[in-house]
Amino acid sequence: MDERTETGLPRAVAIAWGMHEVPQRGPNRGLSHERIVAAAIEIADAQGLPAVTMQAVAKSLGFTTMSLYRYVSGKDELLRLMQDAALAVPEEADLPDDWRAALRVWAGFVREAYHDHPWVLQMPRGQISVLMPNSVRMADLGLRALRDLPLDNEEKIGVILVVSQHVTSTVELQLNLADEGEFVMSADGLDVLGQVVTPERFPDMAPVLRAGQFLETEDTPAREADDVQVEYDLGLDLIISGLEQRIARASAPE
Amino acid sequence: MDERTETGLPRAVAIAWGMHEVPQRGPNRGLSHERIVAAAIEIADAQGLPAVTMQAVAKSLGFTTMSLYRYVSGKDELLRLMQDAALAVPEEADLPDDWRAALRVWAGFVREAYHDHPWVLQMPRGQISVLMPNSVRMADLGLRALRDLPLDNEEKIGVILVVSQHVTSTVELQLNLADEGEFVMSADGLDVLGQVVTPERFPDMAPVLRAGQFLETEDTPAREADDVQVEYDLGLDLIISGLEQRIARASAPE
DNA sequence: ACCTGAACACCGTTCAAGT
DNA sequence: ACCTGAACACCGTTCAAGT
Repeated sequence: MDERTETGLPRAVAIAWGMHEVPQRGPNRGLSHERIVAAAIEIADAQGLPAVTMQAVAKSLGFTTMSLYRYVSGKDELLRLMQDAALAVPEEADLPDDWRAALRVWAGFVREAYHDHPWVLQMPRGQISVLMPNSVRMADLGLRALRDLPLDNEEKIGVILVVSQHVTSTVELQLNLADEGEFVMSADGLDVLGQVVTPERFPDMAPVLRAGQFLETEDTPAREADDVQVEYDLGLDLIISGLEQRIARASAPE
Repeated sequence: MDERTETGLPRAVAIAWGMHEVPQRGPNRGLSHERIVAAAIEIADAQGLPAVTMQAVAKSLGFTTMSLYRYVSGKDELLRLMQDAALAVPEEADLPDDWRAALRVWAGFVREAYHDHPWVLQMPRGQISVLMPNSVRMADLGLRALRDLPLDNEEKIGVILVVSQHVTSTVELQLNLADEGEFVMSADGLDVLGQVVTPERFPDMAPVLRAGQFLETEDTPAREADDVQVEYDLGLDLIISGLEQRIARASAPE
């Protein structure tokens, strides 16, 4: 489905790595992949993903819409490039020696990246390529955190995958809550909701909703955004302690 | 940003619960929220998310595009309804008594749902409302699996969140691999990639890539789709064993 | 009350033409 | 080689009009 270069690499991958030959002879009026992607990210940061149109990007650069097509095969490719560029990670990052601490620091990098560019969460993630530069960088750093653990590579990849997805889901939840927290539900609303979310149909969830854990009503205060921190820590704790167990078992079998 | 009913509930929530008064007097030519959403889902299943346009949905139902707007405030709302409807879960599902087994069964439900409707993964998830019917149902079932554990509700919510996100990330990975597996990378391609993904810059990731763990080349066989099963199990194992630890610690403190 | 037809603004993309 | 202008197909949405 995707455009590919002669090497078999997806075009976006080649571009992101700077491997796409830009002839560099002739008029070159100053447009480039980097500038286009940067402009697009700036728009997304400021006005959200829907504001990123080919026309808006071109205009912000002072060029016509069509000039972009010399650098980018289409909007999909631009989005792909934005997605990876947004997930920048400090290339020369130091990680603590203890793998638990290192994994937490790494998780923090991931969190920060999504936090800086929340619109990435709104993009189709079905297309994230494991071959894009920042994905590779992130993965490399994650593997480094786990370097001394007695796990094979596949397991390590699995771990950093689990961790990174946990982080993104937490950021996502945070944004959701901030979003839904924008409206205050009236007593009416809570009532109406209570009529469908009954303890009979939802014995376990009804009490939670009724407790207003997730809802801002006229009576209960808003759930603090920092509350998500609890879930963030919980997930990380579970994974790390699960990992400790696994290692203990492996090094002292039976 | 969202449209709300007088009760303060988002419109999509009210509709999904069937709480939106459909006057039901007069000509009623047979259109309904349910039919519209079902038609849209059918299109997404068959032709992918981009094929879901207001015109395509209307046409497949034999109505004009504009007729949809009597039921749905716009495309966003339709997408929201599709998203929730796609995550259907057996309402009368039985869960094993053992919480570990129950959690695994529950994870399987989530997995199945995404597997049946992979396009949900391509939708902005920043908008998933915790108030939508199937979200509530899923959460209820998840909480039921954990019912007997000595955790408070917030922790339990955290756990099912972590688990469900792990599952979706696994399905996502599976789809990514299937996608990237569509192209065979030439020896050239691997070479070119090797020039940027060097052991110097990516000491931990370069060997993994070189091992071709994620890539189908002319030499190495494709990574089996079922291979993702390893990551699926790993994550679930980690979480469950982390949970066991936490419980053991809680019931026998110090 | 429910649906239609015409119309509008906007967006992604093409193609041939300019310098 | 790099960019532009005109044009096209398509999409979401509005509004007034039909039954």
